[in-house]
Amino acid sequence: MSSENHVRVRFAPSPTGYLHVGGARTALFNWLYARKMQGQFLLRIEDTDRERSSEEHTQVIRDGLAWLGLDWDEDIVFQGAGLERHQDSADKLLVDGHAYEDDGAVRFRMPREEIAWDDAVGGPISFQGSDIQDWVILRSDRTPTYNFTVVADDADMRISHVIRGADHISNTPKQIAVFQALGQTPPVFAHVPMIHGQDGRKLSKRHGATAVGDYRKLGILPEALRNFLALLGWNPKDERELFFEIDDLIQAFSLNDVQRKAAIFDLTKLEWMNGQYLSQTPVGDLLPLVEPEMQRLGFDPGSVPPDKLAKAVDINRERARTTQDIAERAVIRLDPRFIKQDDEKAQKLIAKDPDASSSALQAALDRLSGLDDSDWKPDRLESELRVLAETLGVGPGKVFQPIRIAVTGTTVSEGIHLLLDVVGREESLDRIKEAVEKRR
RNA sequence: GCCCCCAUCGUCUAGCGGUAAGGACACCACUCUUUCAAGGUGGUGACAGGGGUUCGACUCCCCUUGGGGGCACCA
Repeated sequence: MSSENHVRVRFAPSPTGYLHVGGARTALFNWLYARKMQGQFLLRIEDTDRERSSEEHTQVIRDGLAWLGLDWDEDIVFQGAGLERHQDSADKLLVDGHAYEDDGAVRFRMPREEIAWDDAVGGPISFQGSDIQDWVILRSDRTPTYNFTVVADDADMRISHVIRGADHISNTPKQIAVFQALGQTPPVFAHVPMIHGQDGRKLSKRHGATAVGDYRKLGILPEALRNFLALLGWNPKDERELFFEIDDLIQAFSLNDVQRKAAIFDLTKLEWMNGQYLSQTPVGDLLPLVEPEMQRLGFDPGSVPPDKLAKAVDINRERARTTQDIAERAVIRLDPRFIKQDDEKAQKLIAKDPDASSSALQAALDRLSGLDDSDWKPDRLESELRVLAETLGVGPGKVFQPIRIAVTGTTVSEGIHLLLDVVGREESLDRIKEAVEKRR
């Protein structure tokens, strides 16, 4: 790879053992930019506190990024590994007069003049050096502090772009001053705004789901979360919102178009977007995601024939917003134990006219019992049921809705003929029979 | 307290001196349909306030207000 025009960006999550969506979005922006510029996306773990630096602390981060489809180049760099190098640079600053000893620690001497930079997101930003106190770069135990190590490492790794959260804006003048003292040109800085919760405050654990893993558990597809996160604080300047092809997103991305204002995380829109992705995803790809959800609900996907399982998943794909939704609906169709018992709308509907609904059910039962397995096909079922409604002299809904409730326990489903087809002849008849008896 | 950043529908946003202020989510209505959802159509809904600059400000400047972030021998 050529070394000119070579963009290197880095991502430096704290080893908190949890990947916040804000951090994930920052990583995504880094990644999109690096991929677009055909540079490198480098992962660095900031672990000056070496007690906490370990493989397991980075595992959640690796998993989360990999799940989102963000791959990094080169091995992960651990900040703690550079201890001696950091100490050497600090000593050099001491010799050069850019730093001085204070109570056994080494303090950096801030220049008094203005320190300014042109932020790739925020535009021109400036601080007065005189407003910033001299700060410790080496503690009295000779361990370096964060603001110093990042600079030393950025310089060492020849980082060209630092894309990070806006909470680092006020660290930037300190870091620029160190770059200058070290005789290095500072990288391009890009500060992306924070993500806030519904109450407009920093998105934190009390807002519920904040970790990438939480959304995974909620049944969100990684592609959907990635798409959503990309659009939170950035937009492609045209009216596209759905980027099913990651390359389109990479091509469209630009730091200039990143918002300067914090954005509020809107779960509803994420779910909508997830629904869009769900209906684009072939059943085959969905099954591995839905099956674990079914297991969590207490259903063994292996207990039914694969084609039946696939059908139950597929039929709900376009209606659902999360893979959890799909699992919940599919399981109702595959196992009578999951028929909804407490659906309010369903209860009300029956209560409105119990006699009519049980006689409709009885009539349906009589008529459908007459069909054998080979007749149990969507088309045939539909015509049978329509004819039935006609003979009874009632609107089709009067017949279909009680059946739907008998079979699923809810008032919501695919077309009734499709539903009966998925559930199958024997099971459907059983469920209707059961309902008839229960209401007697 | 000091420093920095920000400010268009409820939310995500377009706008870069002259627009009926556009789109998306959500919401409402209608439509489709046997129901629900999805889909389609339409609708409600915003430039924080005050001063300038200008023939003309959402757009530029200043102030106020509001929000956020930062001021460690944390990262």
